[in-house]
Amino acid sequence: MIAWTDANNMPELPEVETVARGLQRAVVGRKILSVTLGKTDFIDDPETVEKQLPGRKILAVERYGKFLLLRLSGNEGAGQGNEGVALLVHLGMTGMLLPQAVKEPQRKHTHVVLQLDDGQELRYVDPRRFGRIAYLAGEVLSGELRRFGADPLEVGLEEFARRIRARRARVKALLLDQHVLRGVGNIYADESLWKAKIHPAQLGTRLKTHQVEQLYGALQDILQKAIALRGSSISDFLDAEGLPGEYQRHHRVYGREGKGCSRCKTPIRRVIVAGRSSYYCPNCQKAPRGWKKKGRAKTEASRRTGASKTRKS
DNA sequence: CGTTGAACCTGTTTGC
DNA sequence: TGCAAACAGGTTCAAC
Repeated sequence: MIAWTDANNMPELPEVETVARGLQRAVVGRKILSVTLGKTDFIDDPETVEKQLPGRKILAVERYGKFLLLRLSGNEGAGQGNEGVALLVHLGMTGMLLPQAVKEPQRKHTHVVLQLDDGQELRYVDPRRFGRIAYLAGEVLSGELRRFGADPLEVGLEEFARRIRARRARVKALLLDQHVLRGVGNIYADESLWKAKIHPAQLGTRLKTHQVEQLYGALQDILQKAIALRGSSISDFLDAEGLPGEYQRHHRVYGREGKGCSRCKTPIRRVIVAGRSSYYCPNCQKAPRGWKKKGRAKTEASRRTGASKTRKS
C-alpha cells in the first residue's frame, strides 16, 4: 500500500554507516588515477575536484553524520585542528557510491567517476542530484565539520539532554537538525519518538527528564539495531557486498499510516511536523497541549500557478 | 527565534 | 488507456 516505503534509498545514519563500511573494504588503500565528471551542479567546486583528486590515495572512509568522508593523502600534517584532506560526499536522497569494474556498464545518472589503481572505479550515481560533493582541506575542512552537532551514537546522556532542550522548537525539528545531532533523518526520528512515547510536536524545552532519557535510549537502540541490519535497504553496491538492508521490516510507525500501533493497536497517523511527514500513535504519543493538527487547508496565500495543495488524505 | 513553504530534481505513483 | 499532477527525500533560504 504505502508504496514508497520500498524505495531503496533513504540514507540516514545507519545506511551511510553501512555504505562506509562497504567502501572501507573496497577502496581504502587505492590511489585515484583520474576523475571524470558528468553533471556538476551538486559539486561545490568541480574544477578543484578534478584537479586535486588525481594522484591521491584513499586513506580511510568514515561516516560523519550523513556524510561520507574519504580521507585522502597529501597533507601529512593532519591532526590538532588540521583535518587534512578529504572528499565529502552527501548522498542526499538518491545518491549511491558504487565501486565497480571499469568494464561494468555505467548506470544512468552517473555523475562522478574516480578511476582507481586496481581496475575498479568509484562511481557516484544520483538521479535527483540532491547530494553534495566537496573537496575540502585543512581549516576549511575542520570548519565545515565543526558546523555539525553531536553524533547520536557517541553523545553522552547529559550532552544529549542539553542539546535537545536547548531550543524552544519541536522535538522532531530538533532531532532532524543536523547542527543539534548529526545523522538523524525522518525515519529514525519517528521510530525513536514512538519508542520513547513522545509526540513529534512536543517542544524540546518541555520534555521531562525521564522523557529525555527514554528518547536517548530509544534513539541509540534503534540506530544500533538498524546498523546491525545494514539499514533500511539500500543500493546495489550492497548487493555486491552482501545483503540489502533489512531494517525496514522493523519500522513501527514510519510509512504505516492507518495500520495498528504494535503496542496498542490504535491506527497510526501521519501529520506534518517541522515540514515533514511524521508518523505516530495518537494513543501512545500524547499531543502537547494547544497543538492542533490543523488541516493544511486554507492555503489561499499561494497564488502562483494554483499551487496550493490542501492534501488531507 | 521559530516556523512555514518554496526551490532544487527526477522516478514513481496517483488521479482524472 | 494515457497523460498530467502529486509526491518523496534532505538541505537551504526567504518570508512571515
